[in-house]
Amino acid sequence: MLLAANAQLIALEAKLFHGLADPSRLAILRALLDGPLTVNEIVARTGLSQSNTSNHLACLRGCGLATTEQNGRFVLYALSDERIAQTLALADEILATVAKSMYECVHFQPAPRRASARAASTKPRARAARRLRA
Amino acid sequence: MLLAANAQLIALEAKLFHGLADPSRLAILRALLDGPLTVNEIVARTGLSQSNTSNHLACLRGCGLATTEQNGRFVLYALSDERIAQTLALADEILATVAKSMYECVHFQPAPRRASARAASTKPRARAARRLRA
DNA sequence: CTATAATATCATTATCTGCTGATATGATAA
DNA sequence: TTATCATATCAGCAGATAATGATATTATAG
Repeated sequence: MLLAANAQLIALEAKLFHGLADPSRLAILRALLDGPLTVNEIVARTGLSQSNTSNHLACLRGCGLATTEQNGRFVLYALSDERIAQTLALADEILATVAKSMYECVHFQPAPRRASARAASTKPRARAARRLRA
Repeated sequence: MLLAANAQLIALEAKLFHGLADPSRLAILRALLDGPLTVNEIVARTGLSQSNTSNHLACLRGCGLATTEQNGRFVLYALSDERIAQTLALADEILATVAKSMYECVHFQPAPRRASARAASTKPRARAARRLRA
C-alpha cells in the first residue's frame, strides 16, 4: 500500500506542513518575507509575546525553516529557503478557490487559546544551582 | 502589526496547512494524485481503517481539498485543485534541503497514536429513534 | 421487501500542543 | 563588576485531535 512505501517521506511532509499550520508561525514567516529580522522586531510586527515568539522561532529553526545569525546582542532570523515563500504564495492561490469552504470547515478550530494559562512554576529550576557555582 | 492586518488570511492558511499536516491525510492525497478513487480503494492503498479514512475524507472534503461524486453505491473522491499536487511537490523540494533537520526536529512528534482507544459507546444514538419512525 | 455491500457518523480517550508567567542565559555598556 | 538589554528555556494547563469500535445510513441486488 502507498502508506508503507512512502511512510518516511510522508512523515516528513507532515512535519513540514505542521510547521506551517499555526497562525503564529505563519505570521512570523510572513514577517520574514521582507528580509531578516531580530526577535524583537518579530515580536513588534506579530504582536506575539516575547516568550511565545522565541518558542516558535526555536521550532522553525529546529525544523530547518529558518536560519539564524548572531549579531552582537541580537539574533537575526531569516527564511532558510525561498521555496517557503513560494509555498505560501501557492497556498494563497488555493485559498482563492477554496476560501469559503475552508472558512466554514469545522475541523481544526483555531483553538481559542484563552489568555489564562494560570500556571505558576512551583518547582525550582535545576539550573538555579548551576548559577551558584559560577 | 502584521498579525492584525492579515489575521483572516493567516487563519485560513493555517487551516489549509493543517489539512496537509497529517500523515494519514497526506497518504490519501497522494493516492488521489493518480486520479479519483472510491473510499474502499483509498482504504486499500493507504492501509487506514475504513472509519478513519472516512473521517479524514470528510475533513478533506469539508475544507474544500477534495471533491466527491456519487457513483452508484460508490463515492468517488478526487483532488479539488491541481495546485494541491504542486504544493506537495514543492514540499518535497524543500525537504530535499531540510530533510535532516526536519527529521531530527523534536517539535510535533507524530503522536504514537496507540491503538487502544478502549472506547465503548454507552449512550444510545439519537438517530436510532429516527429509524423507528420510518 | 430483505440481505448485504459501501460509506458515514459518533462517543471515548490517550496524547499532543500553544500560551503564559517566571526565570535563566548571554552580551554589552557604564 | 554591575546594570540592563536581548533572547532562550521551562513547567503546567486548557483545549484540540486522531484512532478505534460500534453502529447508522444509503444504495443496489435478489
